[in-house]
Amino acid sequence: MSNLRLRFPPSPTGKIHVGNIRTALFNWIWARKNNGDLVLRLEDTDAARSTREFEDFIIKELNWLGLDVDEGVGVGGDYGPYRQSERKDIYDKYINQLLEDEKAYKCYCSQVELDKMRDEQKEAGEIPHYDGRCRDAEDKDIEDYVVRFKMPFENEKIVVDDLIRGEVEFNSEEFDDFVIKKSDGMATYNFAVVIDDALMKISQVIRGEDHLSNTPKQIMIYKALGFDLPKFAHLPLILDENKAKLKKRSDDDAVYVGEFRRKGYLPEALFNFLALLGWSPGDQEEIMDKDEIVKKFDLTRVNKSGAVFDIEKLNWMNNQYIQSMDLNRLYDLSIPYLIEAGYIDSKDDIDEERLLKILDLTRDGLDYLEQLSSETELFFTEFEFEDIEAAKEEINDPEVKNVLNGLIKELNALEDFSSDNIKVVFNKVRKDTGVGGRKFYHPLRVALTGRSSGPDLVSFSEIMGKEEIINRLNKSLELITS
RNA sequence: GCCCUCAUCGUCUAGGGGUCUAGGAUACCAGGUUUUCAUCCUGGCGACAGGGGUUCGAAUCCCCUUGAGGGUACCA
Repeated sequence: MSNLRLRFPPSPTGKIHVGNIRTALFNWIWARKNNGDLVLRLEDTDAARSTREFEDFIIKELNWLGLDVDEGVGVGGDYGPYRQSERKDIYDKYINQLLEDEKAYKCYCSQVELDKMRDEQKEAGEIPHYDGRCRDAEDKDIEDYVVRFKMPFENEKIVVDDLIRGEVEFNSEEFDDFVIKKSDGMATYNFAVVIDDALMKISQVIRGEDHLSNTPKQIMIYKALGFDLPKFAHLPLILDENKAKLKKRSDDDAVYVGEFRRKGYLPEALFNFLALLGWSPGDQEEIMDKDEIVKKFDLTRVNKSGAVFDIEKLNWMNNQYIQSMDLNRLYDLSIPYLIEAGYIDSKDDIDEERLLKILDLTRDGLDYLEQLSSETELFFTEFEFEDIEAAKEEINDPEVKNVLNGLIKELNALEDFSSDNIKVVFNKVRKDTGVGGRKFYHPLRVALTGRSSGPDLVSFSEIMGKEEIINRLNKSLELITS
């Protein structure tokens, strides 16, 4: 029985993006692989920006990707509460302890005073930092104060022992007396995260590299309180196309998990893709399901350098999943997109057999399900020529005319309008007219669909039915006789 | 500014001193699949940031430079 305990602690101050959820994903994989527990904790100490709505988003996306948690918000557990906003008393207890031990102190400096201090330091060519002026201040009877953590006078080496990066050294003198309790009474992130991880018995802290530089501060708190240190693992960041860290509250919708869900990316494809961002199994396999990934995953094989999120490759991967997925599942998933496109009114208003054929025929051209709108348009809208002049030019040719007339005659004679039979007819007419290859198919495509590109014409014809196909052939012929 | 991290094809990556004239994937290009586009198949283009060491030998180890990213908040 393993006692590995991991956590995913998002802050509900924005929609969750692929960078955040990749951290959740690695934690989840590692937890599952080692039979450990994954805790979901909400870091909502930023009262001004945290909302319940964002909280719901996070849980929704986690569920969608299949990242179930063992403990925490929405699940419960023995180490709650799991929202930092509900743990204020706990933080206060430890802050008071530090205050009593004189490892922390109240600071009455105003924002104005702090700004002034930093400006002066900059002008004097110094590094801006809090100078500790309130360290020995008398306790004042005013509520407007913050609590600062006392960094040691003597420089001390602080070593972060990182599972991915090895030992990373810092000097304590590089840090000033940082705030652990804000003037609104709430603990700051760097303090709360330590208390929670320690009290929740988290054994490994797997998080983004953006937290690496703050880890020494947290280690100082662990030590001041006598807590055992967890193991750390700092993951490489996922970068945007400009190679910058993905931001919460980004202007670019494209990075949000909800946006991928909405556009019709499959959760298993996004899971697969994200797992490969910063990790590689070392073999040549790329398409892997969750079980395989869990089986092959190892924290020691995680990369150190940041990875650009490449939508092109995700598209390819999602397409692979769409091509190989169960057709009935594709059917179910496609309904909302077809309704959205206005092709069907409701779930009940469908020729099931026909739709299955359409989906099977068009699925290989789909990067994501939202493209169903354009990929299946042909089957749901009135026949019309995309470019009537170009169509005329294409069809106005004696040989093409022969082909179309021949097809009308032969197709009319078909009793069973199946793709096999249609194929036979196509071949026969090609032979009879002596028109083959693209000279045969391209004008025919225009004649049947009004467009110059689209799905396989044999299957297309079967789906559209005899009457419609004959109609279209006639219409196309009229185009050049009128 | 200071601190930390990182550095292989455009992108994701394999590679951990000789098997590397650097492998795979994606993207792109070309040809093929007696059907344009697409799918699929085959082939092609394309990288060890630079400079010093160490070594018989370095993409691999060390140092410097450069570049990129992160942190340095009463955000998380």
